Amino acid sequence: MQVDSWSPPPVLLTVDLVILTLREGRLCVLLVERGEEPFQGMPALPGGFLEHVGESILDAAHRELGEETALDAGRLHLEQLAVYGDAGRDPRGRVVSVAHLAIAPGLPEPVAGTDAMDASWVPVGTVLSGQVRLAFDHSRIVADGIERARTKLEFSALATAFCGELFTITELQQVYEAVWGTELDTRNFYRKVQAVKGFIVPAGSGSRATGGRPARLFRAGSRMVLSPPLIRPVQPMKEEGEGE
Amino acid sequence: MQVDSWSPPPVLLTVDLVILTLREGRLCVLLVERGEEPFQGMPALPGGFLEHVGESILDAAHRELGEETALDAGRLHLEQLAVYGDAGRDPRGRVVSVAHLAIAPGLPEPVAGTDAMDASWVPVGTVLSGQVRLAFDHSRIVADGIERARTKLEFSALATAFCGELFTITELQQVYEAVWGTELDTRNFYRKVQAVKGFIVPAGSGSRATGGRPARLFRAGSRMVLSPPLIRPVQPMKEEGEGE
DNA sequence: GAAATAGTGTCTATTAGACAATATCAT
DNA sequence: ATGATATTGTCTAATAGACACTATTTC
Repeated sequence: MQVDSWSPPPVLLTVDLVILTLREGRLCVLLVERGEEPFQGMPALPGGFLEHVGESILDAAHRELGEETALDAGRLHLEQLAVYGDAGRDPRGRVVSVAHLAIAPGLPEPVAGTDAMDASWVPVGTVLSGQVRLAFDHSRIVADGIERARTKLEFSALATAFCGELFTITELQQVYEAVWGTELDTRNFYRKVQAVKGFIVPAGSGSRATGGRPARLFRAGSRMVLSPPLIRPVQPMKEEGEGE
Repeated sequence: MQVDSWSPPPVLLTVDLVILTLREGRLCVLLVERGEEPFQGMPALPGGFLEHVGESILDAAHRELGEETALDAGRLHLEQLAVYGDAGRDPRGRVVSVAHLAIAPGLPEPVAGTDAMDASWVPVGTVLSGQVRLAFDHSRIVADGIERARTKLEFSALATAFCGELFTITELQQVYEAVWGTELDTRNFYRKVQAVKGFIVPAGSGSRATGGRPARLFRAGSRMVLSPPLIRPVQPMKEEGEGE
């Protein structure tokens, strides 16, 4: 199977971003309108090709993230999601996309003044339900990214990435409720998050008024792995009789 | 930032496999000895370049898996692990590797008669401890793969992939113990695995004698997600005092 | 019978969830 | 005071872990 003169087919590598944030209590994903073929005019994930030989994939992801969010990309959560490389996913040829998941605290406007003028925050429900169709296989990538976020909320401190540097426990709860699409008991949530040592730590002095008793402020702790985890409430499922 | 004449730098795509199995109660990974430069003579993960334009990444992984294990690749567990694409990881140029995690039931001999003559099963401890150095960044990939397997054992039915089609609960327990590197209470394990509906289902008639009371046989059920999960025992950690 | 492995039962400390009660603010 | 939100406390059912016990085989 080894041929001396054979050389492997090169591919083009892109980096795509599933950037999630909370806006008005809803989980939203950042989409851009494609300015060129293929799929011109359709919504798509922000992303692009590697800029030069030698640019690392992570660097490229950071670069794109900075371009789209106009935030200090260093402070945002960014992780690799998966690779999408089926032949035929891109009509231009063999294009392999390394998808990333990014989490941002609620950003004021649908992206300020950067490259992506046509960017907008879209509630994830409209993508998951198929109500909005995305270019390429980006609908699937979004679904995978959301599922990843939902799972990581259980076992990691990812939720704090949706919040600003300082946040209240109620705000943190809203993150969980929005991402999971469930309601949680405020009082039990309170105890649970504080029972995980190093998840959130009191931010000394501050407090935040909201019309009732002012809430204490916290910041993210150093622990990334939650133990015990915050298990996502499950709609109880029927037993699965499986024949003998 | 858009230049019309600009075109993205192509990269070479490889598929690498972390193939795990159990041999004599120990978790082992399949390594091959590199026959050519770079890193000639060093152990490395099995893998290779895409064979032709149009071959999907998953297909390539299946192909490599079949070549190395000489088993019906369709029955083996195979999933994408991560992408490793740092510049400089491969002296031949810009080579991006899509690493996969594969799980195989205990294979008789260090690989029968296929491409990989120099393949051998190596206990993971020798890799994790740095005792054996691998080519490229493969040591890190192995570590990532093992960590993935350890985590997935908790929340998915992955453990059954280490077993043959029929297995006893004790065999399943040995999978958990080997992968996690812990000891588990046989009796509690018994109840727990059977409490997860659809994880394992009785295989009707059979039983297996081992010198004591014959064990009943089970096969993998259809449920892939374990709820409740089998939480890996943790060495209790100290509280993490963090500022104010 | 003894030795070995498989499988069941039971007890207890811990935990998760429901929800009552109290605290602290704005008006 | 009233309304609103934050925070603490308590009760209870379910669970996880420890471990005694019974069952079924080989020798």
